[in-house]
Amino acid sequence: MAVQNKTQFAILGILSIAPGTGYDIKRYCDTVISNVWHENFGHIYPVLSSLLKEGLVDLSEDQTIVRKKVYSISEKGLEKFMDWLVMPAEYQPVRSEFMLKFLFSSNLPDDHIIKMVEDYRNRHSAKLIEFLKVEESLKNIQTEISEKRVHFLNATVRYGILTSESAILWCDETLAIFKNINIIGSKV
Amino acid sequence: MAVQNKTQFAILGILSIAPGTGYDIKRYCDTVISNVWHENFGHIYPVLSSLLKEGLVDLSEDQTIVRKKVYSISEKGLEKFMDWLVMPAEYQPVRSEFMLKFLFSSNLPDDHIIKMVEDYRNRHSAKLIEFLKVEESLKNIQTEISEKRVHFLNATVRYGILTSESAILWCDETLAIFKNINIIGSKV
DNA sequence: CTAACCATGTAATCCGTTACATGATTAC
DNA sequence: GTAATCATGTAACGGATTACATGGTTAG
Repeated sequence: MAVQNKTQFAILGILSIAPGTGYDIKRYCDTVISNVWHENFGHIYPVLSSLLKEGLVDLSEDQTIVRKKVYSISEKGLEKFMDWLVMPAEYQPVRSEFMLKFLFSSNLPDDHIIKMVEDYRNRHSAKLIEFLKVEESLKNIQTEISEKRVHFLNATVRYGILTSESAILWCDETLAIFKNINIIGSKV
Repeated sequence: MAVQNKTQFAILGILSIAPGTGYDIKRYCDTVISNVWHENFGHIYPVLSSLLKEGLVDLSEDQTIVRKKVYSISEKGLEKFMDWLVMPAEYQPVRSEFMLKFLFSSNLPDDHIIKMVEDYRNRHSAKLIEFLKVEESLKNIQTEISEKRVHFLNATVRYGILTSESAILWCDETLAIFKNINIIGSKV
C-alpha cells in the first residue's frame, strides 16, 4: 500500500525546490515554512524510505560524505506531487486547545482569565516580531532564488503576520471587555 | 492506562455545562464550538466509555427513553477537568495544507494561483457570514444561560470573525500582488 | 411511507509524536 | 576537549479518522 499521508507531499514539495537530506527537510520546516507546516524526524525518515521504495525520490550517487543521504525528487514523484498540488486543499477541522480552555473558563476568577489571555497575547506578539524580521530580510535578499519564488515566500510570511495580528487584536478586544466586567463587578 | 487525549477534556468540558448524550456532545461540537473544536463519533463513544470506567462521568439513572445514555460529569471528573483547565495551553504546531500548496505553486500558471486564492477567500467569506449571524443571535438571546457564559461564547465567535477577516485580508493582499505581476508579466 | 434525524457503537487503519539509540563533525 | 550541531534511524504508543453496522423516532 502506498503512503497516503500529507508528510509525503511536504517532503516531495521541499525536494522539488532542491535536493536534500532528511535533516535538511526538517530544518526547512523549522525555519522557512515553520508558520505553515511542521514535521518530526520520526516521521520524515520512514516516509523518505517508503518514497524511495516507491520510486518517488532518488538517492544521489555522489556520496562524497558517508552517513549522509541526499534525496531528490524523481520524475514519477514530481508527477504525483503535481497531481496533489492542483487538487483543492481539503477543509481542515479546527482544534484550538487555547480557545477550548478559554470557552470553559467562565467559572474561573477574572484575574486568571486575564492572565491567560495576556500570556496568549505575548506568545503571538513574539511570533509577530519574528515574522516582521523575516519579512524585512526578504526585502534585502540577494536573490539566489528566483524572483517569483520570493513572492510566494513573502506571501507566506504575510500570512503569519496577519494571523498574529488578528490573534493580538482578539486578545486586546477580549481583555478590554473582561477588564471592564471586572471593574463593574467590583463596583456593584 | 488512563486516556491522555484532548477529547476527554472537550467531553468533560461540555458535560460540565450540561449533562448530555454522545450525540449531544457531537452536535455541540458541530454548532456552538465548531470554530474552535472538532470531534468524531468514532472517538466520542469509546472515550465516553473509558471516562465512565474511570469514574470521571456518571450515567443518569432516569432512563425514561431506552437507547439513550445521558452522561454527566462526576466530582472526580470535574477535578480532573479543572486541573487541565488551569494549565497553560500547549503550543500547537501549525499545519495548513492550503498554505503548503500555495507555497509550492510558483511553477503553476498565474490564473491557477489566482483561482485557488479566490476559492480560499470564498470559503472564508462564507464562514464570516455564518459567524456574523451567530454574533447577532447572541445579542438577542433570551438568556437561559448565565450572562457571564454569553461573554465567553461571544468572545469565541469574535475569534472566528477575526480569523476569517484576517484570512480574507491575506487573500485580497495576495490577489492584488499576483494580479499585478500578471499584468506586468503580460506587458513585458 | 419515506426521508431526515436521533442514537450508539466497533473495527481497521494510519498518521504522527515521543522517546530511545547512536555516532560524526564543527566551533569555541 | 567538550558542547552544539549534523545526521539517521527504530519502537512503542496513542490519538483520530473513516467506514461499517444497526435501528428507533419524527416530520412532511
